[in-house]
Amino acid sequence: MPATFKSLSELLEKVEATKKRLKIIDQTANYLKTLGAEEIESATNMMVGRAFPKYSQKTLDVSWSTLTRIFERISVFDWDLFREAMASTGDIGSATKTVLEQTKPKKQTQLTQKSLTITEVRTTMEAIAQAQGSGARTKKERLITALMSQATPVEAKYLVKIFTGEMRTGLHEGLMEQAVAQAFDVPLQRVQHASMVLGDIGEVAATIKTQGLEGLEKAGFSVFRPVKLMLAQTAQSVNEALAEHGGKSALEYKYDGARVQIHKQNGRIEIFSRRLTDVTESLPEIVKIVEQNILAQSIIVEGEVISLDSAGYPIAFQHLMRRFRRVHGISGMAEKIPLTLYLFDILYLNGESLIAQPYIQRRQILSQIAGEIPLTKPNSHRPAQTSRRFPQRSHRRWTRRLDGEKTRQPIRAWTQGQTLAKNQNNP
DNA sequence: TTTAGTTGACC
DNA sequence: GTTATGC
DNA sequence: GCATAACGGTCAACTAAA
Repeated sequence: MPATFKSLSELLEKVEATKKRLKIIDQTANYLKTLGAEEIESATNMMVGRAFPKYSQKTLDVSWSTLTRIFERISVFDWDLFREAMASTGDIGSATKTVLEQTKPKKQTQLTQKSLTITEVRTTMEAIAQAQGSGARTKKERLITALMSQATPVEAKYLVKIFTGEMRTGLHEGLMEQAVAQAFDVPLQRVQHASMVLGDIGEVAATIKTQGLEGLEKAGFSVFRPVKLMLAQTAQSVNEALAEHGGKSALEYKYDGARVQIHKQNGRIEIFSRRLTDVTESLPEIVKIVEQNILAQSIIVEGEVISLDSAGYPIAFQHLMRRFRRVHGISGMAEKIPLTLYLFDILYLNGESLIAQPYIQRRQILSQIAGEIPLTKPNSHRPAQTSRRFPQRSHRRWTRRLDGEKTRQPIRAWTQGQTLAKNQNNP
C-alpha cells in the first residue's frame, strides 16, 4: 500500500519535537523501513526539504509570495494570527498550520476523501516544475491549490516547508545518511560514499531498497551525473589547519571565482556549479578550453572559474556572476567578461575513481591530463616556513567597474589567504 | 514594449 | 560567503 | 569542538501587469 503524505508529515512532527539527534535518526530509520521502492526516493528527499533529487535540474519556482495568494483564496486567512504564530515559532510552515487549524476552509472538505500519497505529491510537484511560459503562474497556482485543498493543516505545514525549502526540523542530510544506514543495516561509510557519487541521498535509499548492499557497493561515479562536492573548512590559523592534517599538508591559493565540476566523455562536455546546476550553456569558452586540452576519454575534474581584466587582474566576483546561468546574450558577455579556468582536482579518469588516491597522486595525474589548462597555484615553501610565508590576508586593491567607474569598495583579490580543504578521504 | 515582482543561485 | 546556535 | 541553520549582498531569468 502506498505511503501517505500524512505519515511523512507525522514523522516530521515527531522529529521536530526533539533535538536529540540519535532519537531523530531512530525515528526516521523506522519510518524508512515502512516505505516501498517506488516512493522511498521521493519521501527521503521531501524529508530533507527537497522536492526533487539534489542532482535534478528541476525547480518549483514557488515561494512564500505565491503560497500567500493561494491561502487567501482557499480559506479566510487570519493575518494577525499568522503574525503571532510567526513571532512565537519563527517558522512559516508552523504558522501556516496554526492558521489553517483555526480557520474554516471556504470549500467543504469531504470526510471520506482519500488522503494524499507521497507519490501523488511528487507527481504534482513535477507538474508544477514543468509549468513554464505564458500562463505558467496560473497553472502552478492551480496545481498548488488542488494539493493544498486535499491537505490537512499538518500536511499543509510540510508542503509549505518543502515549497519554501525551509524545513527546520533538524533532520538534515547528514542525519538522513545515518538514518538510511540504520534502517537497512548497512555501513554508514558505504551510504556516505554512495551519497557522494550518486549526488543524492534519496537515490541511495532507493538503491538499497531495490538492490540491497550489493547495489550500494556497485555505486560509483557516473559521468554527467554531478557529484556532491567536498567543501572546505576554515581554520583560525595556518598552524591549526596543519595540525588538523597531522603532519602532511598541501597548500594552494584559493581563487575568488566560481567553483565548477567538469564532466567529459566521448567528446561531450558538461559543467556543473557548486549547487549542481548545469551551467554548460553559459560557459562556451570553458567548454572549448576543455575540449581542446583534455584528451582523456572520460573524466570528472574540479576547478575554479575566474575572469581577468585586460591588465591580467581578476575582476570582482559580482561581475563574474553575470556570466553564470545566463541564457541570453552569452557571446556578447563572453567578450566583455572573458573567463579563465584553473583546475585543482581530479575525481575520476577513464572508468576509475581517484578519490582514494593521495592528493599528490591526484595532482600528478591532473597535471598530466590538463594540457595547457593551468592548475591552481601551489605553495612552494617548506613546511617550517609555510605559516610565515604563505599569504594569510586578502590582498586589497582598487579595481575598475566594467563601465569604467572606479569603485570605492576594496575587493578580495587574487589571493584570499590560505584556505585549507580538509579532505575526508585523504586527511 | 516596458516595468515590477518573484525566485533562485553564487560567494 | 559569514555568523549564530545547539548538541 | 563540531555541524548545521540562518543570514547578507548581488545579479539574471522569468512571468504578469502596466
